[in-house]
Amino acid sequence: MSARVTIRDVAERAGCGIATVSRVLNESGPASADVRVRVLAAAEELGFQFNELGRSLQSQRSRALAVLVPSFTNPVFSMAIEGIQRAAAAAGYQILLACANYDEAHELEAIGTLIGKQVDGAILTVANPDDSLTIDALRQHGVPYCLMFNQPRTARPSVGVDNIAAAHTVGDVLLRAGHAQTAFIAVKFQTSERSRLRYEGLCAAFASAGQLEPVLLQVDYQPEELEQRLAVLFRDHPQVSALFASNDMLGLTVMRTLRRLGRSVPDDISVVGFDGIAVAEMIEPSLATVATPSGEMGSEAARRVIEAIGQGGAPRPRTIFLPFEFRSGGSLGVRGTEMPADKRQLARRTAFSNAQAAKQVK
Amino acid sequence: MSARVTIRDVAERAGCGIATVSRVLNESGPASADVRVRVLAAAEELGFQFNELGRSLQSQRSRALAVLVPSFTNPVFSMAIEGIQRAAAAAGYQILLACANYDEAHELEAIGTLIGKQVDGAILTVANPDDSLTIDALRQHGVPYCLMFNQPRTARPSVGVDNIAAAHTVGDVLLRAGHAQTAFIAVKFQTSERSRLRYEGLCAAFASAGQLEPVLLQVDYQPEELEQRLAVLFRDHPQVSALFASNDMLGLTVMRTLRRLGRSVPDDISVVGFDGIAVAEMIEPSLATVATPSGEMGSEAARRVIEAIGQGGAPRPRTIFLPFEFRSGGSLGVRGTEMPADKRQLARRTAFSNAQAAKQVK
DNA sequence: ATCCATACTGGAAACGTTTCCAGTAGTCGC
DNA sequence: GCGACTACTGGAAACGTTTCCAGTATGGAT
Repeated sequence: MSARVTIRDVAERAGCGIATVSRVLNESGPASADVRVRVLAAAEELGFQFNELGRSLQSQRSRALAVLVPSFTNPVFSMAIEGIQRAAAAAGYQILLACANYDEAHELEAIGTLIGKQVDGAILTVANPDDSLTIDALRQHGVPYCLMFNQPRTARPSVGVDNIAAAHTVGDVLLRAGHAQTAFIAVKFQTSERSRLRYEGLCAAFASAGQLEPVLLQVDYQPEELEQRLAVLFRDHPQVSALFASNDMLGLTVMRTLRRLGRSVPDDISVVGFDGIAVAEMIEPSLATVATPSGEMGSEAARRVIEAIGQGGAPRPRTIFLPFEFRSGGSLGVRGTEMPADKRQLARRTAFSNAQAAKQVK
Repeated sequence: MSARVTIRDVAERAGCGIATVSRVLNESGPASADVRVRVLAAAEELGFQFNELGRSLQSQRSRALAVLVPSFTNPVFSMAIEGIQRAAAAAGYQILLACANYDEAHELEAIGTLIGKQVDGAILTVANPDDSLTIDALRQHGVPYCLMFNQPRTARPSVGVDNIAAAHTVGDVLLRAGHAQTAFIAVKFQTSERSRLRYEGLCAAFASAGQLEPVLLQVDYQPEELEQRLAVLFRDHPQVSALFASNDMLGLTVMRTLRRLGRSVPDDISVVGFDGIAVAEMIEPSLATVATPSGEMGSEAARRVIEAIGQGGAPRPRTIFLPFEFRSGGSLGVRGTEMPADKRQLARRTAFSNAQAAKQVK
C-alpha cells in the first residue's frame, strides 16, 4: 500500500530536477553519467513506475485501443480479440474492451465512453456498418478506426471476408451435392449485415442454377423455440434436405436440435455452418463450414489502425477481404443417386478459395 | 476530424469560467438557471465530451479495471470476461484486457503496464497464486485485486471452485461406474495449480476406494503428439477404461483423438472433462464434465474488487468457492456387469453439488 | 443606511508528466 | 585569454480536469 511515488520523489531522492529524471528514464535527452546512475538507482529503490495518465494527458496519446464486439461468447470474436491483442501488444498498445450485445444503443454508449478515455484508435464490429451512429461518433471525434467482419457497401475501413461469395460457394457445394432445396437459418438477421449477405449469396447460387429459392428461417434467440420452428419448416417444406446456418454456433445448435427431432445428420439432413470455429472440426460428425481467418481479421484491423495512428490519419476507407475456404465435413451429405461419382467426390472434399481475396489491395 | 473540444471551449462559448462549466456538467455545485442553459447548450453545440484522462489524473481514479487471463481461446475465460464486463459496466468501470499466454514473464510484464495505466483494481488468473511476482506487484502498488479460478493455499482474495472436491466427485463417479483404473490428462500442469489440484482430488478418491492410482499423462501442447501418447498409454496400461481431462477443451481433443485411434467413446473408453463449457453438451456424445459457473466467477470477482475500491481497501484475503455440479453425459460409460443396476443408474445421471460451497462466507 | 447571510462565479492550484528554454559549466580553437 | 561551442541542468508551462477559495451581487433584517 505504498503511497504513489512520482517523478518528483525520484528527483528529490536523486538530487536533481524532474526534467532530468524524465530525460534519463525516457532516454530522451542528455544526462551526465553521474546523475544518470543516481536517477536510475533512486527509481529502482523507490519502485517508481510512470503514471501513464499524466503521460498520456501531456503527450495526447493514450496508447490504448478501443475494441467493441457484439458478443464475447461466440468464439469468432474471442479469436479476433486475441488477434487484436497480439498486434496491439507488439506495437505497445493496450486494449480497452467493451461488448455491445448486438444492440445499437449499447454500441453507441460504449463507444462514447471509450472515446472519453481518449483511445488512440478503435477496432470494432457494428450492427449496421452503412448507417451507424457509432461510426459517426468515431469520425466526429477524429478517432481512427477499422471495422472487422463487417462488409459495408459504403467506403469504410474494414477487414472481413466476402460473405456473398462465400455463401455462393456454399450454395454451389450444396447444389453439386444434389440438394435441390435448402433453408437458411439465421439469428440476429436485423443486426447483422453478414447474415443478410450470406443469405443473398446462397440465393444467388440457387437462382443461377435455376433452383428453388432457399427458405429463410429467422430465429430470434437460441432457445427451444428452434426445435418447434424446425419441425414446422420440415412440415411445410418436406423437400428441404440441407440447412445453412448463419454461423457455426448456430450450426452446432441446429445439429443438436436435429438429433432431438430424431433426424440424422447427414443422412436425413445436411448442415453447413459459417466461420470455421475450432470445435466445428472436433465434433462427430464434423460441421461443414466456411473457414474464415477470424484471428487475422482482428490483427489486420489492428495493424491498419495502428499504422494510421502513426501517420496521424485514418485507415483507407476500403474493405480488405481475407481469403476464406470451404471446409467440408461429416455434416454434409450427398443427395440423389443420379449424380456422377466424380461430382460427388468434388462436393465432398474440395476447398474453394476466394478468388477475389487474391486481388486485395492495401 | 474536429479539434479536441475542451471544457475551456465550452466556457468561452457559454461566456463563463471553466469552474462553472465543470459544476454544471457534473451537477456538483450551484449555478444559476441562466448560465446552466448556456453551458448545456454550448456543450451540446460543440459536441463536448469529457477527457477522462484529465479527470482521472485529477481525481486519482481511472474507473478502469485490469483483466488478465492466461488465454482467450478457452471459452471458460471468455465467459469470465463476459461476467466481469457485465459487473464492471454496471458499476461504470471500463475493462483493460491483457493475455499472459500461460507465461509468468508475460504475466508480470502485462500487469506492470496495466498498473501504469492507473487501473483502480484488477481481476486475474495467475499461473502460481501462492508465489506470484504478479500479485506482489499488485500489492506493492496498492491495487485491489481478486483472483478467479485460482485456488491459492495462502490467504488471498479469490473466487473459484474447490478443485479437489470437484475432482474427488469425478473420481467417485468413475468408481461407481466401475472404472478401476483411470488416467488424468493434463496440459499446462506446471502453470496451473488447478490441474494439479484436480489430479490430487482424483487420486484421493481412488486411494480411499483402495484402487490403483490414476495414471498421469502430461501433454505439453495439443498437437498430434496426443495421439501417440494415448496409444502408448493404452499399451502400457491396458486396464485404463476412463480418461479425466483437466479441462473441457482438452476433453474434446481427447475424444477426437480417440476416434482417430479407432476407440469408441464411451463403449471402449469413457471421457470426463472439467469446466462445463457450452459445447460440451451440444456434441454427440455429450461430454461428461464438472459444470462450473465461469461467468459468475468473473462477475463475483469484479464485484469484490469494485466493492473494495469503494471502501478504499482490498478484498478480504479469502477464497470464495462457488458451487459446482457434476454433469453426466454420453461420454461416460459403465464398466463391468457385476454392478447392481441402481448404482449404475446413479453414476449415469446424478448431480453432485459441492457441500462446501454452501459454507461460503463473504 | 448598514450589515450579513446567501447564491453564484471565476481565478488559480493541483494531479504527473513532457518539453521548451534559459542558464551554467567546461572545452576547444585561436 | 577570449569567444564560442558543447554538454548538461532545472524552472516553468502545458495537457484537461476538479475544487478550494476569494470575490461579487442580491436580498432581507436591523
